[in-house]
Amino acid sequence: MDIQKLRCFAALAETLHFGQAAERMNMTQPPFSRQIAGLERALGVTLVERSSRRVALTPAGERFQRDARAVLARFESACRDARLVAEGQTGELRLGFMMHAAHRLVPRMVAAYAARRPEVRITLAEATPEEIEERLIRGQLDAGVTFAGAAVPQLESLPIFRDRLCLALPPGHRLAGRTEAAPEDLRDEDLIAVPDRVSRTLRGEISRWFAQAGLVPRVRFEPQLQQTILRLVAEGLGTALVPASICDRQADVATVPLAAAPALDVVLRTRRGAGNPALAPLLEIIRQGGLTAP
Amino acid sequence: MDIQKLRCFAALAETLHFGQAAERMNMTQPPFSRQIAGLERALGVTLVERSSRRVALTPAGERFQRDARAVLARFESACRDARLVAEGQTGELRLGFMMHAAHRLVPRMVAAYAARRPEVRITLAEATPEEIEERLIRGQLDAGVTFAGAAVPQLESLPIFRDRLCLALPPGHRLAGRTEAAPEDLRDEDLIAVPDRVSRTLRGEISRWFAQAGLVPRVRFEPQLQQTILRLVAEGLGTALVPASICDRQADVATVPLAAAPALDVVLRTRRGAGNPALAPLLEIIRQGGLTAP
DNA sequence: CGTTATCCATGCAATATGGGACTTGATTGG
DNA sequence: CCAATCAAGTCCCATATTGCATGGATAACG
Repeated sequence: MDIQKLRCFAALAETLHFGQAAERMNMTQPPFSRQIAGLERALGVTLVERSSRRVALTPAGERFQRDARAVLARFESACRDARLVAEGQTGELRLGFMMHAAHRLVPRMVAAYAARRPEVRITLAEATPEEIEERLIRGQLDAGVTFAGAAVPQLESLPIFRDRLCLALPPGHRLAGRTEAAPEDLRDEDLIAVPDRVSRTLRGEISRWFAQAGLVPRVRFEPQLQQTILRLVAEGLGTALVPASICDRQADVATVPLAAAPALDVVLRTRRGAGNPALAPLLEIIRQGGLTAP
Repeated sequence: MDIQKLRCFAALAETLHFGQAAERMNMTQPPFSRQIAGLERALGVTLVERSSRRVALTPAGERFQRDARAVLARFESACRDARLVAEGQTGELRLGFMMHAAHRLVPRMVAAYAARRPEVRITLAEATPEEIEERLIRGQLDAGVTFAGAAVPQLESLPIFRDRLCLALPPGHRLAGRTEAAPEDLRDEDLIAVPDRVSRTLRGEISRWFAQAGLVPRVRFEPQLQQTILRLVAEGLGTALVPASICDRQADVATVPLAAAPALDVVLRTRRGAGNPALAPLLEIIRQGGLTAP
């Protein structure tokens, strides 16, 4: 059963004339007649009453005309949409990101992307770097904004910008106003930091920074979100090492640069090779830069 | 482009395995692979990522899977419905009828029909016999309940029952209570009758009945509906010759049989040959009789 | 009333498409 | 390193589709 038969029938139902309908289908009349006959044979139903002088649809033909139109319309639409998805003009882009990337980076990325691909529906999923990695590998995400992390053969990374850790303090803290802070300065401080399972990279950098002075950070609270950490710091519950990108415009938190500040590369991770075509414009936006400024 | 290709793709999208999908489609794997390849070539889109060890849908394939399912479902449904319409199990039956047949006959016919073909939608159209004839010929009606009328080559008729004209009188009329009335009895009466254009057959029978006594009926009022005629009679505005079938249970109208009462055959007229299959049960109901009793 | 024009169906030969059997090539797991 | 698995490639045949030419029926016209 060929789609062509449906098209032929639709043309015939409109013109009620085999010759004209055949011409519309860019074929000669004999094969056209056989297409109609073949359709009727396949259905086991007479759709058209023909005499040499009159062509009319049977009741079944009337019904089938309406339905065939609908089928054809859906089919054409399905083909068109498949092509659009393949071109990345439409479809879905599933983007995962670390919570604190939602601060400025993700909104800017999404805005720039939506301007280029208004027809692509963007699914945003907040997740920990570990979850992002898992979901990327399982193909549940198309891309993830996360820390660079360990190399995984199935994934590749595109650098977005280099974040640096800084020290966040309550406004009246004794270290506030210092031009730089070293590990020893924080020897007796209660720290607030994300737990290791939420971001191994971030927590690892914090530990390493203290380790260079032979110290072990004394972590008192372990919330999951950087935003929460800043709120706790503002309330005087402790100090924290946080990505500098999240500290701007926090009126009730003082920040101090770190000596030998650890760098954290924020990257877009994607599955190697497996390409959602809708991803391309996002990669291009990142390569063009402009997402670094706070 | 063959529907079969869509079915193959749907099967592949479910199993993600060429061999198993081919088996489900009752074919061997090589031609199945070609069907998929042909579909992709026709669309110009890669729908499936294949390696010898992994089969996965591309984003376009995911999208096309959903759409192809919908297309297939609609297509199957269209085929099924066309067959059902052809069998008369579903579809539409367009029935025209003379106004006064709505009194008892049409409701009974429709009830009996609906019991046999609950899935057929019945369109009822009140119309004059003349309109019924026109619409039947133009194929706008499938059947019409009307008077026998003149033979028309395109139409055929199935008798439903034989109606007889009777005299309708106001209750206190001088002729009320007579066992029979003759044309001479109505020599000086004002008559109420449908105009010729509404029913040539009925008006003709009335004229002929008077003519057999050399009289010409003096028609005073010409409403279009028999019901209206009875109302006018009841109010004492005249007398009328009306089909007996319409006079039962009219408390405020007296009826008197006519001498040599003209017979009016009420028939179901249909287009010759051109068969809405949904019509068959209606013909059968009429052939079985049981629609004659008042 | 015969002729002509129109229109759908059919016969025929060339071509295209679809399906099966077998084989190849690549990848994975033992 | 070998065996197993799986998709693609090759070859062949059956069927379907197409264009061209023709036939048969019907309505319009002279």
